[in-house]
Amino acid sequence: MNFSVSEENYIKGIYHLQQDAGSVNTNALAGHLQTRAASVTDMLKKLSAKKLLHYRRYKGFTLNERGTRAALAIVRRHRLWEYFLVEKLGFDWDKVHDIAEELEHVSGDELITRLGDFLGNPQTDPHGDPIPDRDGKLPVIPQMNLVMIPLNKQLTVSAVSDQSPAMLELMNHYGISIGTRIKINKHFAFDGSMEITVNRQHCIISGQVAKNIFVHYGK
Amino acid sequence: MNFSVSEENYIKGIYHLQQDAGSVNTNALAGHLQTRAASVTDMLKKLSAKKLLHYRRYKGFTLNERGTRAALAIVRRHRLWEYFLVEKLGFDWDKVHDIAEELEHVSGDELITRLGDFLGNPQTDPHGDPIPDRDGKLPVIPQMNLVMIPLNKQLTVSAVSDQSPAMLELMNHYGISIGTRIKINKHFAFDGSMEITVNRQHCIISGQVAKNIFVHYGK
DNA sequence: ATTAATTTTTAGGTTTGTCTAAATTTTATT
DNA sequence: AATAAAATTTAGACAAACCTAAAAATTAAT
Repeated sequence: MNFSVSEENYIKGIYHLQQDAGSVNTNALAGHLQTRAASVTDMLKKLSAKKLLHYRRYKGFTLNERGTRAALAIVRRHRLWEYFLVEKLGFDWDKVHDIAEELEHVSGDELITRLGDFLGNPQTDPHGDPIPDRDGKLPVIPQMNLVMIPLNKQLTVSAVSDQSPAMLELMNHYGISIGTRIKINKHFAFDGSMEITVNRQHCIISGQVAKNIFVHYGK
Repeated sequence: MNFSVSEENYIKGIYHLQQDAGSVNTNALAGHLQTRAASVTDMLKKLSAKKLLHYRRYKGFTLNERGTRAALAIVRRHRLWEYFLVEKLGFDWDKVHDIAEELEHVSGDELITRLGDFLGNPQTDPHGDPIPDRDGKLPVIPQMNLVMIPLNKQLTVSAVSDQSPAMLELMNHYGISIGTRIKINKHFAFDGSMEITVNRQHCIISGQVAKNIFVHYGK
């Protein structure tokens, strides 16, 4: 099945909101897509007619199996392009989202297969988010939140959950990105802040920042 | 200035038709873009209002300076993506046009600057067509038609002017693409066909094929 | 120089995706 | 349970880009 750019944006939006909240409602999706509730209702009818989601008037809606498959294909395209933009074109990881947003709608299975092969079929994008494989299967990347990790272990940053410009600016300042090796030296119970080692340098991060950083052991 | 996908397709279409014919008329553009004359008229009004072309009702039209600059930027994007698809993703050179047609509309100057740098700012795309530089300047690639070349010189194929699938299939069959080294062994006056050497193999090409192949001396 | 043929434009309509404003349904509050 | 608030949907419009069919202008042919 082939979708318009708008349809793809709605499908992807529903997918992401579902991740956080299970089911999605009209207003939330309108907010997420920067459009109006009425427009969402219109599109829901269309996607429902195409049998991509489970929709009952005034109740919420969720992607069905077909819808989820479509969403994962779009997410795959988006994340592969993000990886390309950072690893091959040298973009900063916090600048690639909008461009990938456009590139992801370029269709053609062969393009994405070849792009994946060219990039070495990476498992995660530059933000640490998992990239679905050709069959829409998400790799399971074992990861733990920074706040629950014992001291003095060598860790690798595997994801940053808040991807707002403000957060990404902070990460850049600390020199932390996906793949960066860090070690926790000390917890401060008072405010949840902690001292960590990054690139042999000591620094303090707030509890709020720590909550958004995910890591795994070893390389 | 920022253009819609449709506007860009019209601008590019006019540019290409101008190359062959000097000025462009409504029907020719409609044919080229696979649309109807009435649609062309509509869009011409829009592009004219945006001061991209010189247009007088019932007379033809041509891109003005602004329009040409816009066209060259689009052509640059298209040809850089084609180069990427062939050189990096390993597509056959006769399969990349449609995909590049989509990719060329992804905006963002920085993307194209970085893509150009990543590719080594090539001068020609996989079909041998020149790639405009950042300022819209077209590199001059000295080249001669195969039919006017003396015998027994080492030549390099620099362009193929007919890019129909039929022609490209033929080129693939002969093992000829941009950069292929060839030598002319014999002209046959009767039908303009000629015997050439490609990859140490002798073969015969028709006069019609020869007319569409361009070469330069040396590497 | 008329008439015929071709080309181009206008007029009016369709589709996709959006919007505002009003109506409806659901949820929350008293 | 009745009413207020919030969420959702419907109704009706609009812009972009396309279409068909008819009218107008240009070019070609007799």
